[in-house]
Amino acid sequence: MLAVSISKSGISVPRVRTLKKGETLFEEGEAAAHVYQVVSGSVRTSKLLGDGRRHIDAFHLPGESFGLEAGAKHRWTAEALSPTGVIGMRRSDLEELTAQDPAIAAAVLKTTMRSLQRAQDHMVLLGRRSAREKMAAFLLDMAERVANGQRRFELPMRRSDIADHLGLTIETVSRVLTQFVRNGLIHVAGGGWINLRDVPALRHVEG
Amino acid sequence: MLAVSISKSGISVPRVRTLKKGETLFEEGEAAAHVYQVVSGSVRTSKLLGDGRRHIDAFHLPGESFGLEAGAKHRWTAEALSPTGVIGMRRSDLEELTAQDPAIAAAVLKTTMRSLQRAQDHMVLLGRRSAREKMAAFLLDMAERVANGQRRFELPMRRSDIADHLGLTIETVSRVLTQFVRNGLIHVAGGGWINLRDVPALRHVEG
DNA sequence: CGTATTTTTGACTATTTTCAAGGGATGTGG
DNA sequence: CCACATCCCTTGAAAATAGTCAAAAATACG
Repeated sequence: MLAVSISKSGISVPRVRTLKKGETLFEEGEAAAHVYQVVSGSVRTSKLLGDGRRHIDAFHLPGESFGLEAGAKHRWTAEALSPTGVIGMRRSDLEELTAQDPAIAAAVLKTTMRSLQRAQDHMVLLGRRSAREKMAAFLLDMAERVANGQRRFELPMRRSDIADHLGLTIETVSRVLTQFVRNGLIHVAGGGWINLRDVPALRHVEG
Repeated sequence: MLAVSISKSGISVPRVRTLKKGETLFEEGEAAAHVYQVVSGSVRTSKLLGDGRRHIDAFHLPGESFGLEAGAKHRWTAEALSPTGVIGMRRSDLEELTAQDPAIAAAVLKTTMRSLQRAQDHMVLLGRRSAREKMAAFLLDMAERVANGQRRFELPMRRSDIADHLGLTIETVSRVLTQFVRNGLIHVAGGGWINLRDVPALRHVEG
Protein backbone atom coordinates (compact mmCIF):
# COMPACT_ATOMS: atom_id res chain seq x y z
CA MET A 1 0.00 0.00 0.00
CA LEU A 2 2.76 2.42 0.89
CA ALA A 3 4.86 1.35 -2.02
CA VAL A 4 2.47 2.88 -4.52
CA SER A 5 3.73 6.31 -3.69
CA ILE A 6 7.05 5.88 -5.42
CA SER A 7 5.45 6.42 -8.79
CA LYS A 8 3.91 9.74 -7.84
CA SER A 9 5.58 13.03 -8.54
CA GLY A 10 6.21 15.78 -6.00
CA ILE A 11 6.15 13.31 -3.19
CA SER A 12 9.27 12.08 -1.48
CA VAL A 13 10.23 8.46 -1.92
CA PRO A 14 9.52 6.38 1.19
CA ARG A 15 12.67 5.79 3.19
CA VAL A 16 13.84 2.45 4.41
CA ARG A 17 15.07 2.33 7.95
CA THR A 18 16.75 -0.51 9.77
CA LEU A 19 16.40 -1.00 13.48
CA LYS A 20 18.44 -3.05 15.89
CA LYS A 21 16.75 -5.35 18.35
CA GLY A 22 15.17 -3.23 21.06
CA GLU A 23 15.59 0.02 19.18
CA THR A 24 12.82 2.61 19.43
CA LEU A 25 11.24 3.92 16.24
CA PHE A 26 8.97 6.46 17.88
CA GLU A 27 7.58 7.17 21.30
CA GLU A 28 4.15 7.85 22.70
CA GLY A 29 3.51 11.59 22.62
CA GLU A 30 5.85 12.34 19.72
CA ALA A 31 4.51 14.12 16.66
CA ALA A 32 3.10 11.47 14.33
CA ALA A 33 4.88 12.58 11.19
CA HIS A 34 5.35 9.21 9.55
CA VAL A 35 3.49 6.01 8.83
CA TYR A 36 5.39 2.75 8.66
CA GLN A 37 5.25 -0.65 7.13
CA VAL A 38 7.31 -3.62 8.29
CA VAL A 39 9.56 -5.09 5.63
CA SER A 40 11.39 -7.63 7.76
CA GLY A 41 11.63 -8.41 11.46
CA SER A 42 8.94 -7.33 13.91
CA VAL A 43 7.74 -4.34 15.88
CA ARG A 44 5.71 -3.92 19.05
CA THR A 45 3.53 -0.91 19.78
CA SER A 46 3.03 -0.36 23.47
CA LYS A 47 1.99 2.05 26.14
CA LEU A 48 3.20 2.56 29.70
CA LEU A 49 0.56 3.17 32.36
CA GLY A 50 1.12 5.57 35.20
CA ASP A 51 2.08 2.92 37.73
CA GLY A 52 4.49 1.02 35.53
CA ARG A 53 2.04 -1.47 34.09
CA ARG A 54 2.48 -1.85 30.37
CA HIS A 55 0.09 -2.75 27.61
CA ILE A 56 1.15 -3.99 24.20
CA ASP A 57 -1.36 -2.99 21.58
CA ALA A 58 -0.05 -5.20 18.81
CA PHE A 59 2.87 -6.98 17.21
CA HIS A 60 3.56 -5.93 13.64
CA LEU A 61 5.03 -8.42 11.20
CA PRO A 62 6.28 -8.08 7.63
CA GLY A 63 3.67 -6.56 5.36
CA GLU A 64 1.75 -4.97 8.21
CA SER A 65 1.60 -1.23 8.74
CA PHE A 66 1.37 0.89 11.85
CA GLY A 67 1.77 4.43 13.12
CA LEU A 68 -1.21 6.01 11.39
CA GLU A 69 -2.98 8.27 13.89
CA ALA A 70 -6.21 10.25 13.92
CA GLY A 71 -4.57 13.00 15.97
CA ALA A 72 -1.28 14.83 15.78
CA LYS A 73 0.66 12.64 18.18
CA HIS A 74 1.65 9.01 18.40
CA ARG A 75 -0.43 7.22 21.00
CA TRP A 76 2.01 4.30 21.20
CA THR A 77 5.69 3.65 21.48
CA ALA A 78 7.10 1.51 18.67
CA GLU A 79 10.12 -0.71 19.27
CA ALA A 80 11.82 -3.41 17.24
CA LEU A 81 11.55 -6.91 18.69
CA SER A 82 14.31 -8.21 16.46
CA PRO A 83 16.54 -6.73 13.76
CA THR A 84 13.94 -5.01 11.65
CA GLY A 85 13.49 -3.10 8.44
CA VAL A 86 10.62 -0.67 7.97
CA ILE A 87 9.67 1.72 5.25
CA GLY A 88 8.45 5.09 6.47
CA MET A 89 6.28 7.48 4.57
CA ARG A 90 5.53 11.05 5.46
CA ARG A 91 2.01 11.37 6.74
CA SER A 92 1.47 14.54 4.72
CA ASP A 93 2.46 12.65 1.59
CA LEU A 94 0.02 9.89 2.39
CA GLU A 95 -2.72 12.44 2.92
CA GLU A 96 -1.94 14.07 -0.39
CA LEU A 97 -2.03 10.73 -2.14
CA THR A 98 -5.36 9.75 -0.63
CA ALA A 99 -6.82 13.11 -1.61
CA GLN A 100 -5.70 12.57 -5.20
CA ASP A 101 -6.41 8.92 -5.73
CA PRO A 102 -9.66 7.30 -4.49
CA ALA A 103 -8.14 3.86 -4.94
CA ILE A 104 -5.39 4.71 -2.48
CA ALA A 105 -7.93 6.22 -0.12
CA ALA A 106 -9.91 2.98 -0.31
CA ALA A 107 -6.79 0.95 0.40
CA VAL A 108 -5.91 3.04 3.44
CA LEU A 109 -9.47 2.73 4.72
CA LYS A 110 -9.39 -1.02 4.25
CA THR A 111 -6.11 -1.30 6.16
CA THR A 112 -7.55 0.77 8.97
CA MET A 113 -10.70 -1.34 9.06
CA ARG A 114 -8.61 -4.47 9.32
CA SER A 115 -6.74 -2.97 12.26
CA LEU A 116 -10.09 -2.20 13.81
CA GLN A 117 -11.25 -5.77 13.26
CA ARG A 118 -8.07 -7.06 14.85
CA ALA A 119 -8.54 -4.73 17.82
CA GLN A 120 -12.13 -5.87 18.22
CA ASP A 121 -11.15 -9.53 18.21
CA HIS A 122 -8.46 -8.79 20.74
CA MET A 123 -10.97 -7.04 22.98
CA VAL A 124 -13.05 -10.23 23.11
CA LEU A 125 -9.92 -12.15 23.99
CA LEU A 126 -8.95 -9.74 26.77
CA GLY A 127 -12.44 -9.39 28.16
CA ARG A 128 -13.87 -12.86 28.07
CA ARG A 129 -11.12 -15.43 27.84
CA SER A 130 -9.16 -17.38 30.41
CA ALA A 131 -5.36 -17.53 30.48
CA ARG A 132 -5.31 -20.89 28.66
CA GLU A 133 -7.70 -19.66 26.00
CA LYS A 134 -5.66 -16.50 25.50
CA MET A 135 -2.42 -18.42 25.08
CA ALA A 136 -3.92 -20.96 22.68
CA ALA A 137 -5.40 -18.18 20.56
CA PHE A 138 -2.11 -16.31 20.62
CA LEU A 139 -0.05 -19.29 19.50
CA LEU A 140 -2.45 -20.15 16.68
CA ASP A 141 -2.52 -16.55 15.51
CA MET A 142 1.25 -16.34 15.58
CA ALA A 143 1.65 -19.56 13.61
CA GLU A 144 -0.61 -18.04 10.99
CA ARG A 145 1.17 -14.72 10.87
CA VAL A 146 4.86 -15.46 11.33
CA ALA A 147 4.92 -18.78 9.54
CA ASN A 148 1.91 -18.76 7.21
CA GLY A 149 0.24 -21.54 9.14
CA GLN A 150 3.34 -23.71 9.54
CA ARG A 151 3.38 -25.46 12.86
CA ARG A 152 6.99 -24.76 13.63
CA PHE A 153 7.98 -21.13 14.03
CA GLU A 154 10.09 -18.68 15.99
CA LEU A 155 8.42 -16.25 18.36
CA PRO A 156 10.20 -12.90 18.09
CA MET A 157 8.95 -11.65 21.45
CA ARG A 158 9.69 -12.67 25.00
CA ARG A 159 7.32 -13.79 27.75
CA SER A 160 6.88 -10.32 29.18
CA ASP A 161 5.73 -9.06 25.78
CA ILE A 162 3.22 -11.87 25.46
CA ALA A 163 1.99 -11.18 28.98
CA ASP A 164 1.56 -7.47 28.37
CA HIS A 165 -0.27 -8.20 25.15
CA LEU A 166 -2.69 -10.74 26.64
CA GLY A 167 -3.33 -9.02 29.95
CA LEU A 168 -1.48 -11.63 32.00
CA THR A 169 1.70 -11.85 34.06
CA ILE A 170 4.87 -13.47 32.81
CA GLU A 171 4.43 -16.17 35.44
CA THR A 172 1.02 -17.11 34.13
CA VAL A 173 2.29 -17.15 30.55
CA SER A 174 5.12 -19.43 31.60
CA ARG A 175 2.84 -21.73 33.58
CA VAL A 176 0.33 -22.09 30.76
CA LEU A 177 3.10 -22.87 28.28
CA THR A 178 4.53 -25.48 30.65
CA GLN A 179 1.07 -26.98 30.95
CA PHE A 180 0.68 -27.09 27.16
CA VAL A 181 4.04 -28.83 26.90
CA ARG A 182 3.09 -31.37 29.56
CA ASN A 183 -0.19 -32.07 27.79
CA GLY A 184 1.63 -32.60 24.51
CA LEU A 185 0.00 -29.64 22.76
CA ILE A 186 3.25 -27.89 21.93
CA HIS A 187 6.99 -28.27 22.06
CA VAL A 188 9.20 -25.42 23.22
CA ALA A 189 12.86 -25.16 22.16
CA GLY A 190 15.49 -22.51 22.79
CA GLY A 191 15.55 -19.24 20.92
CA GLY A 192 11.80 -18.79 21.01
CA TRP A 193 11.11 -21.76 18.78
CA ILE A 194 7.66 -23.26 19.15
CA ASN A 195 6.24 -26.38 17.62
CA LEU A 196 2.48 -26.81 17.63
CA ARG A 197 2.14 -30.55 18.04
CA ASP A 198 -1.62 -30.71 18.33
CA VAL A 199 -3.35 -27.91 16.49
CA PRO A 200 -6.87 -29.36 16.85
CA ALA A 201 -6.39 -29.57 20.60
CA LEU A 202 -5.16 -25.98 20.69
CA ARG A 203 -8.19 -24.91 18.71
CA HIS A 204 -10.32 -26.71 21.22
CA VAL A 205 -8.64 -24.93 24.12
CA GLU A 206 -9.06 -21.64 22.28
CA GLY A 207 -12.83 -22.18 22.59
CA MET B 1 -21.06 12.29 7.94
CA LEU B 2 -23.84 10.12 6.58
CA ALA B 3 -26.14 13.08 6.13
CA VAL B 4 -23.99 14.46 3.32
CA SER B 5 -25.34 11.92 0.93
CA ILE B 6 -28.76 13.48 0.59
CA SER B 7 -27.39 16.10 -1.75
CA LYS B 8 -25.97 13.58 -4.18
CA SER B 9 -27.83 12.34 -7.21
CA GLY B 10 -28.39 8.71 -8.14
CA ILE B 11 -28.03 7.66 -4.56
CA SER B 12 -30.94 6.72 -2.38
CA VAL B 13 -31.76 9.00 0.53
CA PRO B 14 -30.76 7.50 3.87
CA ARG B 15 -33.72 5.98 5.66
CA VAL B 16 -34.65 6.68 9.21
CA ARG B 17 -35.60 3.70 11.30
CA THR B 18 -37.01 3.61 14.79
CA LEU B 19 -36.34 0.75 17.15
CA LYS B 20 -38.11 -0.29 20.32
CA LYS B 21 -36.15 -1.06 23.42
CA GLY B 22 -34.47 -4.42 22.94
CA GLU B 23 -35.17 -4.59 19.22
CA THR B 24 -32.51 -6.06 16.95
CA LEU B 25 -31.24 -3.99 14.02
CA PHE B 26 -28.96 -6.64 12.57
CA GLU B 27 -27.34 -9.85 13.69
CA GLU B 28 -23.85 -11.26 13.57
CA GLY B 29 -23.38 -13.14 10.30
CA GLU B 30 -25.97 -11.19 8.33
CA ALA B 31 -24.96 -9.49 5.11
CA ALA B 32 -23.61 -6.05 6.01
CA ALA B 33 -25.67 -4.07 3.55
CA HIS B 34 -26.11 -0.89 5.57
CA VAL B 35 -24.17 1.48 7.74
CA TYR B 36 -25.94 3.29 10.57
CA GLN B 37 -25.75 6.42 12.62
CA VAL B 38 -27.60 6.90 15.90
CA VAL B 39 -29.98 9.86 15.92
CA SER B 40 -31.52 9.33 19.33
CA GLY B 41 -31.44 6.61 21.96
CA SER B 42 -28.63 4.07 22.14
CA VAL B 43 -27.42 0.85 20.56
CA ARG B 44 -25.18 -1.96 21.73
CA THR B 45 -23.08 -4.10 19.39
CA SER B 46 -22.32 -7.50 20.84
CA LYS B 47 -21.18 -11.00 20.13
CA LEU B 48 -22.13 -14.30 21.67
CA LEU B 49 -19.32 -16.77 22.35
CA GLY B 50 -19.77 -20.49 21.88
CA ASP B 51 -20.40 -21.26 25.54
CA GLY B 52 -22.90 -18.49 26.18
CA ARG B 53 -20.48 -15.82 27.31
CA ARG B 54 -21.20 -12.50 25.68
CA HIS B 55 -18.97 -9.59 24.81
CA ILE B 56 -20.24 -6.10 24.14
CA ASP B 57 -17.99 -4.31 21.72
CA ALA B 58 -19.41 -0.84 22.23
CA PHE B 59 -22.36 1.33 23.11
CA HIS B 60 -23.36 3.77 20.40
CA LEU B 61 -24.88 7.11 21.33
CA PRO B 62 -26.43 9.89 19.25
CA GLY B 63 -24.07 11.13 16.57
CA GLU B 64 -22.01 7.94 16.57
CA SER B 65 -21.99 5.50 13.69
CA PHE B 66 -21.61 1.74 13.52
CA GLY B 67 -22.08 -1.22 11.22
CA LEU B 68 -19.29 -0.49 8.74
CA GLU B 69 -17.43 -3.71 8.00
CA ALA B 70 -14.30 -4.66 6.10
CA GLY B 71 -15.90 -7.92 4.97
CA ALA B 72 -19.28 -8.88 3.59
CA LYS B 73 -20.92 -9.83 6.86
CA HIS B 74 -21.73 -8.13 10.13
CA ARG B 75 -19.40 -9.27 12.84
CA TRP B 76 -21.68 -8.00 15.61
CA THR B 77 -25.30 -8.05 16.61
CA ALA B 78 -26.82 -4.58 17.03
CA GLU B 79 -29.69 -4.03 19.47
CA ALA B 80 -31.42 -0.95 20.80
CA LEU B 81 -30.87 -0.31 24.51
CA SER B 82 -33.74 2.17 24.64
CA PRO B 83 -36.23 3.55 22.13
CA THR B 84 -33.87 4.53 19.38
CA GLY B 85 -33.76 6.26 16.02
CA VAL B 86 -31.05 5.48 13.50
CA ILE B 87 -30.40 6.52 9.96
CA GLY B 88 -29.24 3.75 7.68
CA MET B 89 -27.35 4.18 4.47
CA ARG B 90 -26.70 1.57 1.88
CA ARG B 91 -23.10 0.46 2.00
CA SER B 92 -22.86 0.48 -1.78
CA ASP B 93 -24.00 4.10 -1.76
CA LEU B 94 -21.39 5.01 0.79
CA GLU B 95 -18.74 3.30 -1.28
CA GLU B 96 -19.85 5.20 -4.35
CA LEU B 97 -19.72 8.47 -2.48
CA THR B 98 -16.25 7.86 -1.11
CA ALA B 99 -15.04 6.94 -4.58
CA GLN B 100 -16.39 10.22 -5.95
CA ASP B 101 -15.55 12.65 -3.19
CA PRO B 102 -12.17 12.61 -1.43
CA ALA B 103 -13.58 14.77 1.36
CA ILE B 104 -16.16 12.12 2.16
CA ALA B 105 -13.51 9.43 1.93
CA ALA B 106 -11.41 11.40 4.41
CA ALA B 107 -14.39 11.75 6.75
CA VAL B 108 -15.12 8.02 6.66
CA LEU B 109 -11.47 7.26 7.33
CA LYS B 110 -11.42 9.66 10.25
CA THR B 111 -14.52 8.07 11.75
CA THR B 112 -12.98 4.63 11.37
CA MET B 113 -9.74 5.82 12.95
CA ARG B 114 -11.66 7.18 15.90
CA SER B 115 -13.37 3.81 16.33
CA LEU B 116 -9.94 2.22 16.24
CA GLN B 117 -8.67 4.65 18.87
CA ARG B 118 -11.65 3.85 21.07
CA ALA B 119 -11.06 0.12 20.62
CA GLN B 120 -7.40 0.54 21.52
CA ASP B 121 -8.22 2.45 24.69
CA HIS B 122 -10.73 -0.20 25.61
CA MET B 123 -8.13 -2.91 25.11
CA VAL B 124 -5.91 -1.24 27.70
CA LEU B 125 -8.89 -1.10 30.05
CA LEU B 126 -9.73 -4.78 29.56
CA GLY B 127 -6.17 -5.98 29.70
CA ARG B 128 -4.56 -4.01 32.46
CA ARG B 129 -7.23 -2.55 34.74
CA SER B 130 -8.91 -3.80 37.91
CA ALA B 131 -12.68 -3.93 38.37
CA ARG B 132 -12.71 -0.61 40.26
CA GLU B 133 -10.60 1.09 37.63
CA LYS B 134 -12.81 -0.27 34.87
CA MET B 135 -15.99 0.99 36.52
CA ALA B 136 -14.56 4.43 37.29
CA ALA B 137 -13.38 4.82 33.70
CA PHE B 138 -16.73 3.63 32.41
CA LEU B 139 -18.74 6.08 34.50
CA LEU B 140 -16.52 9.02 33.55
CA ASP B 141 -16.69 8.10 29.89
CA MET B 142 -20.46 7.78 30.05
CA ALA B 143 -20.86 11.14 31.75
CA GLU B 144 -18.88 12.63 28.90
CA ARG B 145 -20.80 10.90 26.17
CA VAL B 146 -24.41 10.75 27.34
CA ALA B 147 -24.45 14.04 29.21
CA ASN B 148 -21.64 16.10 27.72
CA GLY B 149 -19.70 16.03 30.95
CA GLN B 150 -22.65 16.74 33.24
CA ARG B 151 -22.36 14.87 36.49
CA ARG B 152 -25.94 13.66 36.57
CA PHE B 153 -27.05 11.34 33.79
CA GLU B 154 -29.11 8.30 32.94
CA LEU B 155 -27.39 5.08 32.00
CA PRO B 156 -29.32 3.45 29.17
CA MET B 157 -27.91 -0.01 29.79
CA ARG B 158 -28.29 -2.48 32.60
CA ARG B 159 -25.69 -4.12 34.81
CA SER B 160 -25.30 -7.16 32.60
CA ASP B 161 -24.47 -4.91 29.65
CA ILE B 162 -21.87 -3.05 31.65
CA ALA B 163 -20.40 -6.34 32.82
CA ASP B 164 -20.20 -7.79 29.32
CA HIS B 165 -18.56 -4.59 28.09
CA LEU B 166 -15.95 -4.41 30.84
CA GLY B 167 -15.14 -8.10 31.08
CA LEU B 168 -16.71 -8.51 34.52
CA THR B 169 -19.72 -10.27 36.04
CA ILE B 170 -22.90 -8.45 37.03
CA GLU B 171 -22.16 -9.22 40.66
CA THR B 172 -18.79 -7.51 40.47
CA VAL B 173 -20.32 -4.51 38.71
CA SER B 174 -22.94 -4.27 41.42
CA ARG B 175 -20.42 -4.64 44.22
CA VAL B 176 -18.11 -1.98 42.85
CA LEU B 177 -21.01 0.43 42.43
CA THR B 178 -22.12 -0.24 45.98
CA GLN B 179 -18.59 0.45 47.15
CA PHE B 180 -18.48 3.71 45.20
CA VAL B 181 -21.78 4.74 46.81
CA ARG B 182 -20.52 3.87 50.28
CA ASN B 183 -17.35 5.88 49.69
CA GLY B 184 -19.38 8.86 48.54
CA LEU B 185 -18.04 8.83 45.00
CA ILE B 186 -21.40 8.46 43.32
CA HIS B 187 -25.11 8.39 44.01
CA VAL B 188 -27.36 5.82 42.38
CA ALA B 189 -31.09 6.44 41.92
CA GLY B 190 -33.80 4.39 40.21
CA GLY B 191 -34.14 4.24 36.45
CA GLY B 192 -30.43 4.05 35.83
CA TRP B 193 -29.75 7.56 37.08
CA ILE B 194 -26.23 8.18 38.28
CA ASN B 195 -24.78 11.20 40.00
CA LEU B 196 -21.04 11.56 40.07
CA ARG B 197 -20.47 13.23 43.41
CA ASP B 198 -16.71 13.22 43.42
CA VAL B 199 -15.26 13.34 39.94
CA PRO B 200 -11.66 13.95 41.07
CA ALA B 201 -11.84 10.87 43.27
CA LEU B 202 -13.23 8.84 40.37
CA ARG B 203 -10.41 10.06 38.18
CA HIS B 204 -8.01 8.98 40.85
CA VAL B 205 -9.56 5.52 41.01
CA GLU B 206 -9.43 5.34 37.23
CA GLY B 207 -5.64 5.49 37.54
C1' DC C 1 -51.49 -4.88 42.72
C1' DG C 2 -49.17 -8.86 41.64
C1' DT C 3 -45.66 -10.90 38.76
C1' DA C 4 -41.43 -10.99 36.39
C1' DT C 5 -37.11 -9.12 35.95
C1' DT C 6 -33.12 -7.05 37.62
C1' DT C 7 -30.08 -5.85 41.23
C1' DT C 8 -27.93 -6.50 45.52
C1' DT C 9 -25.80 -9.18 49.04
C1' DG C 10 -23.56 -13.21 51.22
C1' DA C 11 -20.70 -17.28 51.51
C1' DC C 12 -17.65 -19.95 49.18
C1' DT C 13 -14.51 -21.20 45.25
C1' DA C 14 -11.40 -20.66 41.45
C1' DT C 15 -8.16 -18.36 38.81
C1' DT C 16 -4.65 -15.37 38.49
C1' DT C 17 -1.34 -12.40 40.77
C1' DT C 18 2.29 -11.52 43.94
C1' DC C 19 6.40 -12.49 46.19
C1' DA C 20 10.42 -15.17 46.36
C1' DA C 21 14.00 -18.08 44.79
C1' DG C 22 16.43 -20.98 41.61
C1' DG C 23 17.84 -22.42 36.99
C1' DG C 24 19.00 -21.48 32.08
C1' DA C 25 20.25 -19.15 28.43
C1' DT C 26 22.72 -15.42 26.22
C1' DG C 27 26.31 -12.26 25.49
C1' DT C 28 30.81 -9.88 26.60
C1' DG C 29 35.45 -9.23 27.74
C1' DG C 30 39.53 -11.29 28.88
C1' DC D 1 36.86 -20.32 24.18
C1' DC D 2 35.96 -19.86 28.84
C1' DA D 3 34.28 -17.24 32.99
C1' DC D 4 31.33 -14.13 34.55
C1' DA D 5 27.47 -11.22 34.57
C1' DT D 6 23.04 -10.21 33.11
C1' DC D 7 18.76 -11.12 31.65
C1' DC D 8 15.02 -14.19 31.13
C1' DC D 9 12.26 -18.01 32.27
C1' DT D 10 10.39 -21.36 35.42
C1' DT D 11 8.57 -23.02 39.69
C1' DG D 12 6.49 -22.87 44.36
C1' DA D 13 3.71 -21.02 48.10
C1' DA D 14 0.69 -17.56 49.77
C1' DA D 15 -2.52 -13.81 48.83
C1' DA D 16 -5.84 -11.25 46.36
C1' DT D 17 -9.14 -10.37 43.06
C1' DA D 18 -12.97 -11.65 40.72
C1' DG D 19 -16.23 -15.50 39.75
C1' DT D 20 -19.93 -18.85 41.08
C1' DC D 21 -23.91 -20.24 43.35
C1' DA D 22 -27.81 -19.06 46.01
C1' DA D 23 -31.22 -16.20 47.95
C1' DA D 24 -33.29 -11.85 49.26
C1' DA D 25 -34.46 -7.16 48.04
C1' DA D 26 -35.67 -3.74 44.87
C1' DT D 27 -37.47 -2.24 40.69
C1' DA D 28 -40.09 -2.39 36.49
C1' DC D 29 -44.10 -3.89 34.06
C1' DG D 30 -48.65 -5.38 32.70
